[in-house]
Amino acid sequence: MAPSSSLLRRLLRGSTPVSSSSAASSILRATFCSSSSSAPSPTESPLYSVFVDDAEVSNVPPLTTPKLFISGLSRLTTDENLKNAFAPFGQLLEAKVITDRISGRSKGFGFVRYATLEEAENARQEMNAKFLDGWVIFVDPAKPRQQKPAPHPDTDSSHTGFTTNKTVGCFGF
DNA sequence: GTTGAGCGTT
Repeated sequence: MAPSSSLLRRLLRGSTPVSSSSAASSILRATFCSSSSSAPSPTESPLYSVFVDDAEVSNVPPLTTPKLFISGLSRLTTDENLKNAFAPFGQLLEAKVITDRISGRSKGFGFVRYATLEEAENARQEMNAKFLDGWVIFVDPAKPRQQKPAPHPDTDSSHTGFTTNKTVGCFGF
């Protein structure tokens, strides 16, 4: 539900937004102090090296969508600012800050869509927890606005409904 | 006339 960015967001909340960008960025960078001191010797069994550390889900492995959800935007930030901030990271197919049509002002978050996942990953790792317009922005994979129609077009309730239970009672014996 | 949770208009 809530990505790890939420924790940082809460911690960053209540602090003076823009005072010293240099000092704040240092603190943010210190958070990512990960030192993998595991040196797998060739003589050792690689079996144990496989399960190194499943520390957090907030890893940086692969993105699943070129669409990024930018949160933590300043209310002064607009589409152009967001585009300018994510432009040099790849070809932006879409960069828009969501604004309420009622109030007509930014909701504080936006979306950026890159051409490829690589650009999205790059921009994400490069722009995650960075300063934009005096506020720390968080970039995370955006959820599909329009859910996929039917990858599983099961018009059930019409078939016999025989659920073939593949649960073989063979657990090693 | 700003201080903060969250996923957008076509």
